[in-house]
Amino acid sequence: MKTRRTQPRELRRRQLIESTIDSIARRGLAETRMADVAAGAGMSVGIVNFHFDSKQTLLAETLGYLSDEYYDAWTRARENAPADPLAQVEALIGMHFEPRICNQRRVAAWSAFFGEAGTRPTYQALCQKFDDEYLAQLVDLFGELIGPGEHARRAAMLLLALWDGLWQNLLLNPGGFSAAESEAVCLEWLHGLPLAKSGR
Amino acid sequence: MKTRRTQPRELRRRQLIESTIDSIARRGLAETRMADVAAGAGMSVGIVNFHFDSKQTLLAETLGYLSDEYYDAWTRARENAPADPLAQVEALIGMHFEPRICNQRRVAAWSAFFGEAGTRPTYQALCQKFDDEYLAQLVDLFGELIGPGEHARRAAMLLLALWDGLWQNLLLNPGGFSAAESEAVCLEWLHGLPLAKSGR
DNA sequence: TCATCCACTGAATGATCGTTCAATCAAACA
DNA sequence: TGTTTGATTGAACGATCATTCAGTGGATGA
Repeated sequence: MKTRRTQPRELRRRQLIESTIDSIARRGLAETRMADVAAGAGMSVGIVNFHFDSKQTLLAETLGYLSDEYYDAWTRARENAPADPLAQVEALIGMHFEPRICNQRRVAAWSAFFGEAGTRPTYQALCQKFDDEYLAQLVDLFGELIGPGEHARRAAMLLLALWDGLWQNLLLNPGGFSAAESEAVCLEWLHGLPLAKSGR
Repeated sequence: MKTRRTQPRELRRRQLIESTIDSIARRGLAETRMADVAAGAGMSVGIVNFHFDSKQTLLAETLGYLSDEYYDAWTRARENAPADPLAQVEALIGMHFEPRICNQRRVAAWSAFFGEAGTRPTYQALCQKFDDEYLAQLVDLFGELIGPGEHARRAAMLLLALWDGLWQNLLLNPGGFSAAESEAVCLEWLHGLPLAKSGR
């Protein structure tokens, strides 16, 4: 059996990735050291290079981990909501501000990677991995809500940008608006849209 | 007279700051080297430490330079627009997507600093320097447009977040939505607001 | 023309950090 | 219990970079 080798390996990798997120949130991406990551996981300096090819690989896999986690949360939010398009969008808005996804550690890490993504093809690809799909899903939902066409496309674009901007704001102004207020901003916008006949 | 010393000094400092923005836009903040900045300005390696105390000082002053430039653009946009609140907001929206402010170099630099601002008090302070004022001005404008209170506050918050998010999107999806489309998204939102009696 | 003053140069320095690897340890199996 | 296998350690290494500073050059004023 390979339990001994493979199982601990995956466990360690996850621990190290979580420790990387911690370090990015506490010290920033630029100040994150291999030694910090190892110490954060309670291990010695050489461990990261044993489980990951290099620091770059570790960081890329950390971003991929966050990206997959976000994708899961998105998918599950839709699955657990009524099939009605308004309820679907409301569920997605709610998901963006629930503590499991929208917490200081996660948002700080996302923001740090975004800041470097403009000049790093690897990060850019990972950030965009599901973007087309998110956009397409929202365009469909808004098509049902306010009718298909350019308006639906713009509504989808607005909501995606709004999530990014509100997350950024939560991070930079910790004493400012709360997650609850940010969610209220999204919902107020949604409920102010000129719904087509068949809404709710 | 001190012309010889002080005048070239300020000129060099500005050249080095512009070269820093170039380097951040091309290589990223993490990959920006003192040697890159000097070479970009056509000078030798030691020059940056001659005009700035350290790399950290150079980067902080670069962010301050961007912040002041943005403040000027904001102020001038309002000055050059009719006093009417709707026209004022439209002018601010237009300013956010005109090439002088919304170009790849500037937006890439902003985004890079934002990514590090969460963990660097110096950057955070510079990013937030005028934030309270921007918010207050928008709350006033929306107070006139849709009536004062929580709704005006949320509209102001939404627009600020939207600008951030749309800029981020322009940077990460260069082949996606254009600046013109981003502006259209803002304007469409603005014109869909339930205006108070005295609008326009 | 000479002296002075600085902006500027770039080789040298030293600190920081990612990476390597020989040695150690511990779990699983015979 | 002894053996094997692979995870883990951490000291040492080497590369990269910010920073320094003794020296250069050229402009200014006498």
